[in-house]
Amino acid sequence: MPELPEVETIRRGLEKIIVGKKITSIEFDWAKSFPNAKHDANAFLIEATITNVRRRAKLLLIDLSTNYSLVIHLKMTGQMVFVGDQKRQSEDRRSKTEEKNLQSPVSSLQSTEPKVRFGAGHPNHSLIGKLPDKSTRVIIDFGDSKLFFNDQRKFGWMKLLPTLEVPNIDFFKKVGPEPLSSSFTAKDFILRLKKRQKSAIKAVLLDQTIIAGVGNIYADESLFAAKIHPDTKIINISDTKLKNLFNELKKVLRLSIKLGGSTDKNYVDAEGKKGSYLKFAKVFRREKEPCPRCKTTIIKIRSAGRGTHICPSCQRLATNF
DNA sequence: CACTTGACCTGTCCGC
DNA sequence: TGCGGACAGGTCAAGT
Repeated sequence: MPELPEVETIRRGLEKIIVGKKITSIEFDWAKSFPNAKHDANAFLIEATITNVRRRAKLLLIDLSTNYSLVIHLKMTGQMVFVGDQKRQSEDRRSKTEEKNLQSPVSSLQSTEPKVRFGAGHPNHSLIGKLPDKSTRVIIDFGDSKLFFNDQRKFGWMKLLPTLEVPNIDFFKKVGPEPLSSSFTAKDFILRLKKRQKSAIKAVLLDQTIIAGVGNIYADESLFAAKIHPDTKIINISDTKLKNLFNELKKVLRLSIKLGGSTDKNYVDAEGKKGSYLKFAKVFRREKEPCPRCKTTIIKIRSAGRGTHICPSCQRLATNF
């Protein structure tokens, strides 16, 4: 479920915590989670220092001093969780004289208690217990701290690629523009949507080759805000409504980033904390509740093959505008 | 070519 | 209480 705001939240967290750290070892338990680890890990991962953390669409990119990058897709249940002492790390970075950690290497099976934790009941209390747990697929060890790639459903993956080749992977060659980029205008948005005139609007919003980063949650929320039924064909939506949808989509994405993303079940940020956007969601997972605009009961339907939440009064299926 | 469905997985929830 | 089946939803591949 990590969509653009969730991946961006993780990116911001990791940027603060792991840039400047040196990888001492890597472990992984599930080959499909890290398909090319064996091949390249020793040469380009071990002893590499993290130089940058980027995001494109729903993918996370961790750049390394070896001119390789870790490309990570969290798919539905992936998590990137840092465990260790953050403060000491940033001090180390500032001093630049990288102190060699001479402590004995921590056993991979030894559980590590997250340092950043909130008590149960706190709105942002951690979902994470001791790590590793049975969803842990990859452990990136920095000697004095660790980064865990957890993925309950094993759909996610991590690949090691030369940084210069990252833009050439199939996904990046096809993926559409970033919706929050300042150079992406309402005009661009409308033109891209109109490439799929006969398709339902929700299917188009979810199509990563049209726009990057939108998934089920923000498709439902933005369509509700713009009062468009998800099954409406693009050809039947006026430019004014599409422009409005563009603005509402950006609003929803920005608000969610501000709130640390949406946690339904699995999503947590780089410190293991939940996001709180869903508390403010108007329709997503709110079937049987009253519409905040007109009090009509929100219903759950199926659109573009996904569970879809709408207000049947505010979002009527238009056959023409 | 456009669109839908199935596969990839595991955990949870519902009904019997 | 146990068990089967539906469901969750990002992306690619296969099918209609």
